[in-house]
Amino acid sequence: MIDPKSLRDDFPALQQRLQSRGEYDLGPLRELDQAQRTLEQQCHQLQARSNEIGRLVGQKLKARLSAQDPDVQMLTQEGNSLKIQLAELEPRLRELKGRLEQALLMIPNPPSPLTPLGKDEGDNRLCHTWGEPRLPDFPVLPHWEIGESLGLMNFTRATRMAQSRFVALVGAGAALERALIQFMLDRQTQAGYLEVAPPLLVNTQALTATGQLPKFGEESFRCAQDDLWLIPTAEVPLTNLYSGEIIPGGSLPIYHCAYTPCFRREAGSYGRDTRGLIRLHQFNKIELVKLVHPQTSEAEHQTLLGDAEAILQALELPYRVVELCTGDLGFSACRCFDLEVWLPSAGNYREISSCSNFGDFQARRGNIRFKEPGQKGTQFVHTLNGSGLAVGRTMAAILENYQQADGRVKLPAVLQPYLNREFL
RNA sequence: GGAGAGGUGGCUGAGUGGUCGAAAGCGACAGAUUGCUAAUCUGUUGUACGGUACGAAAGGCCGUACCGAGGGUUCGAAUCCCUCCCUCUCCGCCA
Repeated sequence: MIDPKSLRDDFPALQQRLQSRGEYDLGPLRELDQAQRTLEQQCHQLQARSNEIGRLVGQKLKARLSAQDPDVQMLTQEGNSLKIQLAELEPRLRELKGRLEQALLMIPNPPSPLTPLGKDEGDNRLCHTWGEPRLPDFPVLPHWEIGESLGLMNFTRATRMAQSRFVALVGAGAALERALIQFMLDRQTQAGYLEVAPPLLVNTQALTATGQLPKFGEESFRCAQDDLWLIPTAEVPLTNLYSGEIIPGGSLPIYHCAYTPCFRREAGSYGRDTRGLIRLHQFNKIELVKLVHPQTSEAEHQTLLGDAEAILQALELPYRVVELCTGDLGFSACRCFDLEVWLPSAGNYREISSCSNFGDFQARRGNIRFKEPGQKGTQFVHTLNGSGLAVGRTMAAILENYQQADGRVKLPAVLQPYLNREFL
């Protein structure tokens, strides 16, 4: 959520930063904020007098005046008239407040000044590449063909019991997934992230805090009967671990990692990536989340990116880093780097991790604050997160990059100890 | 699912209609003091929003809201009434 004060103090700058994402007219919002505050002041004044009357009546009754005393009568009458006025104003105030709140929740995060300006994907900035894209001299198979021919995965049966965009991993396929999870968690906990096994179902408030709601409800699976949602990413439970809390300043920064399945409805992506592990309704991911002091969030973002990159490097998978431009930025992010892994069958790079800085955007929505020791007041933390990494896409990248002329797949050296074998 | 208990400030816990934002204790912070790894004494100690003829500023002052959430009764609600949520205990079921 944006700072409502910036609507008043910093309006032109705010408007301009938001417009770098696309079209946003904040004018109506500013008027709403103005109207709300005027009305609120009116109510406060009436309430103040009403409180005073309450106090006076109390004093008089204590001084053994009877309730029928003219003084008391006059006060209670005034109190009654105030009550009538408030009964009219308060519902209007509540309504305005609700509308303002809803409108604020729909405003995306203004991009960081560091984010390159641009309209869409085409304007993203290539930061650097790592490793040499492989193009073997034998016919390259897509990972789902490799996977099915080696008996690692089965799409037909998974689809029969569930829906399209589901997979059942089998035998060494399931073991490889598990090994990757273990490997990634080992690395990230060594890098200083405290592992959490969070709830996979969360409430509406949690999804609102991280920004998936109210705008993107159709992207998540909802259990209507209990008003709970399947998490689309562990970002949601990890960030919400501290919602509503005031963290002692000395406890920052906080680093968490988690392995969780993620669930996405993929509404609106019909026909895209219909085969393979790239776009499933259920997939596994290791997520990294940081809660940090605002002054350090830029530096923390870079090290977070490095922690995600380290996994690809350890697996010796070629990749590149792309910084998203203002027009391509996710709703909640103010700055974002994507890691894209080389996929030989596509002859292209494919997103495997997204490392975002959210500034105080999520912290405001989730009310996550910290208090500097010795200082008055509280501040919102900055939140960051990144995939470290998406497991299914990593598996796809391994199968394709490590396929051999004889149809087998050689395992990356760091994974061999986890699976006790060299080839799949 | 059945029966019961309960949700108060960082924590424990008092408070059943009238200056209660809330006693007390603990903790924390600041100062004082004692020759001893700590004790004692004193003081301070929630959050948010708004206003401001104060202040260079930090801040001060004024107001409003918050005792699980939302309604209601009343001149006045932590306290009474209604609805909802959550937690705990016992029983049942169950990985």
